[in-house]
Formats: sequence, C-alpha cells, structure tokens
Amino acid sequence: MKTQKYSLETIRHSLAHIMALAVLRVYDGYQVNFGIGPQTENGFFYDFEILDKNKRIRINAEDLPKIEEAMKKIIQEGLPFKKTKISLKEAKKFFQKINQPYKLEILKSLEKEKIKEVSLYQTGEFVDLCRGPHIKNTKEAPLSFKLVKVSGAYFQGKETNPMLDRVEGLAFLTEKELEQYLYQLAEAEKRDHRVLGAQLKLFEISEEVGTGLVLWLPKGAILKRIVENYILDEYLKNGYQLVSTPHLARFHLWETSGHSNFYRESMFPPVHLKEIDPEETDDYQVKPMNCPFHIIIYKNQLHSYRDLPLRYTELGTVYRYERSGTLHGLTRVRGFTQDDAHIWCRENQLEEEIKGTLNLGLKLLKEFGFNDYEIYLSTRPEKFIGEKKIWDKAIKALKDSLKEKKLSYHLDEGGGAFYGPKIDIKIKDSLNRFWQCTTIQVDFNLPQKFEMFYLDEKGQKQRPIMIHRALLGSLERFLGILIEHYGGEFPFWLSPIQIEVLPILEKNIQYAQKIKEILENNNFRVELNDQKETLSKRIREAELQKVPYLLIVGDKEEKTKTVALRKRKKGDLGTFNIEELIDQLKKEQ
RNA sequence: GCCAACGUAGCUCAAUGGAAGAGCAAUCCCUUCGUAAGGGAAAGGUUGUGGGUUCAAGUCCCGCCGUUGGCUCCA
Repeated sequence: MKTQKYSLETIRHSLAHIMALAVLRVYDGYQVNFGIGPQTENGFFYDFEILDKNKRIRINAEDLPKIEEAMKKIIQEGLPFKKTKISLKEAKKFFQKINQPYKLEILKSLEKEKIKEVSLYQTGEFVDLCRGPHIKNTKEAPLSFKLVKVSGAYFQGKETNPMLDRVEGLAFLTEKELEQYLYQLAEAEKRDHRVLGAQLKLFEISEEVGTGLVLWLPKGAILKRIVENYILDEYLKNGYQLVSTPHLARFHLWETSGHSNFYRESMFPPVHLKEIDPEETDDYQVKPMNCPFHIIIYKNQLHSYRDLPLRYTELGTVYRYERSGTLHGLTRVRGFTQDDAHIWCRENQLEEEIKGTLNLGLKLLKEFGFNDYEIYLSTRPEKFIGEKKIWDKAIKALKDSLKEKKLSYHLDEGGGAFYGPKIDIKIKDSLNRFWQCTTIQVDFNLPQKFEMFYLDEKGQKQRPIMIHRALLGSLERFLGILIEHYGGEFPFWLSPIQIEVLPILEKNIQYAQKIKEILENNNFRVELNDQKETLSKRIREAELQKVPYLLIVGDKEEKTKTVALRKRKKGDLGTFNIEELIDQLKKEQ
C-alpha cells in the first residue's frame, strides 16, 4: 500500500493558503486583509476583508467559481511553500510593512503567550503567519476540492470586531470521496427534521404566530405526548413528585432569583399591568425558567432532613428571547418545554443523587435509541459563589459518577456557571451538529437567595444543596433530533399512526372498520383509509407517511377472518389471524 | 443582533423589464381495483410587506417582516 505523504489536514490547510493566494490574484488592485485560514472537519476556510480605498467589497457566491479557477491555476503552476523562521519582533515589522492589521492582532496575542519566534509560509505573492506544516509545492494539492459558501464571521469570534467574509471549501484526497461527501450531504438533508416535519405533518412554525414558536400538528402532538407520558412515568417511578406551575410570575420573583439581572437579555420584556389598570402596580414576567416556582413550592412547608432528597418535576414550558439569527427549526426556539426537575439534598447525598440522575438520563437516551453522544463536565469558573470546599466535593461527585459508569467525557475547566458545576450531554443531529440535551447542574446560589433550609437531627437550620436537571433538555429540541435520528421512521411505540387499515373495495369497509375497532380496543393507534383511491395509491401514501404496518383487507380476508400484513419498507408479509397479530404487535408496543 | 442569499397557488418549483405557469395536494365526476401514483373537469394569485425608478416591475433600488447558511449565544 502506498503511504500517504501528507495528512489530509495538511493538504486542507495548504488549500486554504492556495485559496488566499487565489483571492489576492482575483482581487488584484484591492487591499486584501487576511484573517485566519485553518482546515475544518471536511475542508478548509479563510476569512478575508477586501477594501477598495476603505470601501468594503463583499465576496459573493457568484465569485466562487472565479476563485476556484485561480486556485486550479496555482496548483498547476507548481509554486513552492517556503518556510522562514523569524523573531516575533521581525514578524511585527513585516506585517506592518505589508499592512495586515489582523495578522498584527494575532501577533499581539502570541506576544501575550510569551512566544518569541514565529514561522512564515510564502506561496507565490502570499505570505502568511503560520505554524504549518504544509505540502512542499502547490502541485501536490489535489483538485478534488470545491468552494461551497461565503458567510460573515467576526474576527476572532468577537462581536465587537469587524465581520470578515469567510469562504468555505470542501476538500478530499480524491474526486470520488468529494462526490461521496456531497451525496451524504444530500441524504442528510432528506433527514432534516424541518423537511420531515412538513412531510409527515408533525409541526409547523408559522410566520403569523411568531418565529421560534412551535405549532404541533395532530400527528406531532401525539408523538410529543407519547414521549411526555413515558418520561413522566419514569420520573414518578424514580422518586420524583409532580408539580405544576404558571407561565407568568410577578417580576419581583425574578428579582429575588437574580434572573432579572444576569438573565435579562434572554427574557421577554415584562408585562406592565398598569397599562390596563392604574391600580395594578406590579409587573409580570413570562417565565424563562421553572426553578423559582419549584423553590416557592419547597417553601410551602417546613422540611426536615427526613424529607431529603426531595425531587420536584414538571414539564415546564418556558420562553426565552433568543436572537433571531440563532433560531433553527425545533432545535433552537423561543418557547420550549423542559422536562425539568429540581432536587434538594444534603451534602452527603449529593453523589448518590448525581449518580441516580445520570443513570436515569442515560437509560432514557438508550430507550429512545441514542448511543452516540458527547459528555462534558464543566468546573469552577474564576468568578463563583459558595465555598471552594463544597465546589471541590461537588465536582468530585460529578467525576466519580462518570467514572463509575465508565463514561469518557470532555473536561471544560472553568466552564461551569458561577453558581455550580455541571454535566452536559450533547447528541448529534443529521448534519453532525451537536445539541445539548441532558444537563445536570449543581446550584449553591438559589437556596441562599431564597433562604431555603431544612431542619437537621438537632433541629438546626441547614441549607440544602440544589440540583437542576433536565434529561431530554427541551422536548422540542429532543423531538427534532429524534425525528432526524430515525429519519421519520419511528419505532412502533413512537409512531403517531401505528397501523393503517386499507379495505380493497368499498364493500370491505365494514370489515375494515371492525378490524380497526379491535385494534383500538387493544390500545393501538389505528387509522382507516377508505378514500376512493386505488389500493396502490393508498399504499404509496401510507409508505410515504412512514406508517409501520398496513393491514389490507379484501374478500379473501373477510371470508377467512384474517388480515394481510404489510410492513414499512419490507412489503407484503402474508395473511395473519388478527388475535395472533395483536400478540405479536404487543411485544413491539 | 451581525454578514450573505432567498421569499411566486396549501406543498415543490417555472417565468430576458413586455399577457403570472406546471406538477402534487384539495374539490367534483367517472373508474371497484390484491401490495408505491387509474382517467377527466373545474378551481386555486394584490408574486411576503410598504415605498421608489420606469410607458411598463415577480424581475431594478430602499425600508420592514420572515426563511436559510454562518458568526455570536444556548435547553
């Protein structure tokens, strides 16, 4: 086997440089400022700022073929990648001379890291500050790349910085792999929950209702209810108590919790009642979280240590003002239902609670068919409240729980909230984007703010530790990912319509109706399609709606009191006795 | 929110600045059929919205609303 001379990463990174040179040539006569140009998961990008005497020129999608052409020419020219090592000071001088403001910014941050020496790579007229490595000559770069999009990206990701034009490319070693990737992309698009949501009539996000607000259509609402019923049952079986709280509360409540301060930008603005009644001086706030309500319920009675751990759960719908550009189908919305719960416990119960919660969370994910996820553990940030000792204990409890389950995780050192450490689990969508679902957060803050306590063995007031946990996270998001995970082909127990009965002729409708009733009496979700269409057409429609089982009944079946079974994507499975079939289906339920 | 592209019938999409069109769905009629599209008729529109340019705007320009892909943020 021929050994690969360069890694794919090196080749992609080199293509980014080749693109930079191409842009320099295509925009000859303009000032081209360069941001960064790394390799990515499937290719590379480079950020540019093109100026015509201080006037900004934007790169358009129509310009991409021109740049691609120039890149191919550069590859054919066979230009060498020349590396030079110079001191940081010299580098500064150099980039000042060729007037590259963003490269100078990057040098500044390197200076802060006390880096003394840097390397430059030159390809034709393009010189870049770059660690490398690179291919030796542009002719070693493959032609199997494709520039796919331009988008805006803030320099260094900071909103206060100028927005550069990011040109993204895909690159693979061979033309075949590139084509294969493009095919995969097209396939993934078919699994997109927004596409399937419309096709399978599950949900709608209507412009008239408002962006980021989900309307569940009859079939989607059933799907949502199946999920809700299942998880609530699990919670109740696992020692949680169900509570229910309103969507609004006095603004004062959010002042106590501190949300009105540190969470204000994510909240819908308060409702001023005095606008309709001058006597009403209180403002009300649509809830962005459920926690304060559950805390008030905790305080409804005096608690002894014997009550702990105390676990309250609610499918709580919250509203958050998310910036319009961040919204995405069901996975990022403005109104969503959390499978929320809050646990209060003593310090020595913390580890047990974390373990139990993690166990339950992973069990649910597995039940729903997810085995592919990433776990993150976020620890104490620089600004924090509470005692270091308790933080360390809590972090140890989180770590030990993960260790015991033999779960590998990413450590996000200092990434926790100011009020406590947390474990997050992210699951992948059809385009390999990760979405946070499960979150288990320890909170040392709210019990203090609300002056929560319990009485210990000596009758002394003690502060409980609080855990926020949502296992599916947001039902909307979870259902979005679930739709993609199954490509709309839900397992039997999750299918909105489990069985469809199709009478062949009009005279078979009565028998079909009877079959439907028998199945419904056995708690299956059944539809009868007696439309005046050909059998083939009704079968096609049911297949497109991804109904798991079709029961086709004609004269033959009516006479023998049987049904002909057709399985989704499998076709005709032959005739069955209805009672036998019900026994079979119950195993899938 | 920022950058770019896009917005035409319920859905998917056509239409050089010169008469708004097709397929599917829905409606009605015919067809009574054995495992992925039977045939026909009629209907469906202030081209997202408000301005402007032009003899003439779906098409060009500006504002707003929305969608998509990124940036940022997060369940």
